Amino acid sequence: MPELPDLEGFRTYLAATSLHREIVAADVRTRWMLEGISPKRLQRELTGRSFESTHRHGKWLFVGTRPPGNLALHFGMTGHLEYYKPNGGAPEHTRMLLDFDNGYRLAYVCQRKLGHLAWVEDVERFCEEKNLGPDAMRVERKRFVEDLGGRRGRIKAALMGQHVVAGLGNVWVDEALFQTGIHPLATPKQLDRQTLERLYRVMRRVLRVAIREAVHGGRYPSGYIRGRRGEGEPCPRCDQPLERIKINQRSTYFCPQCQPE
DNA sequence: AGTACCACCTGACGGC
DNA sequence: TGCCGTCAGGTGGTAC
Repeated sequence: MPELPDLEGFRTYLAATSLHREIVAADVRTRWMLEGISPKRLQRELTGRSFESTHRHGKWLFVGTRPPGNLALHFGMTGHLEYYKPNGGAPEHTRMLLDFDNGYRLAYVCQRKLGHLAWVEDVERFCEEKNLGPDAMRVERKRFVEDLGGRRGRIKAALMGQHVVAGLGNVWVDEALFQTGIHPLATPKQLDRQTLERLYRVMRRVLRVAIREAVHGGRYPSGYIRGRRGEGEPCPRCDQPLERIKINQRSTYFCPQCQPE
């Protein structure tokens, strides 16, 4: 379930493996995961170029090229990258395959075709058109508190949408709310400024921890509910059974004791 | 400006 | 064995 931390993992992975090498062949094997470009044209754009830089905004990864351009990758729910020395076929569910001039390959794998690929000239404009808010790790506290405070719906729905901040998904919204002690059905209006500021700090701390895990491997702190997504699992803080409800059709786990309404 | 519901897609799992 | 419903969950469209 790629959310912001996983994307940060993909970004560093690509940066560590695939920069400054000419792309000698591009094989785009899907048509309708592409946004505004045909497979043929994307292949033509990529072939002969090299990746030079990486940038992440929310759950989008942008790879800057020479000559200038950007490959934009979204990973849906099941996407990832695989860099490898070919000795036969490509990984199962490979949707795009790039051959570099050193004999290595980069595969964009996406089992459920919920990801997207695009060719982007202007990254900032692309994010604006998608209505993406500031990245959750770069948003300023003031803006976060004000934008979130102005929402009328449930706080979980507001954080799940990518408009207030971009990058949070189902799992890390639940974690941030749990660690802050906020009930997922609460409305931002019910929360005072201090609580929203606390949520801001906790969200960033949680994401930092998750990024460390996604990039370097490691474990989540034992106090996290991340690994306990199951109804009735004990709360890591108070041992009460966790509850599951649906918010915007999404399974939401929380502790009724630690996150009172 | 919200929410509900549906769709995209694939695979795992439980019930019968 | 196999058929069926449900779930996983990011995103976008439509109807209310």
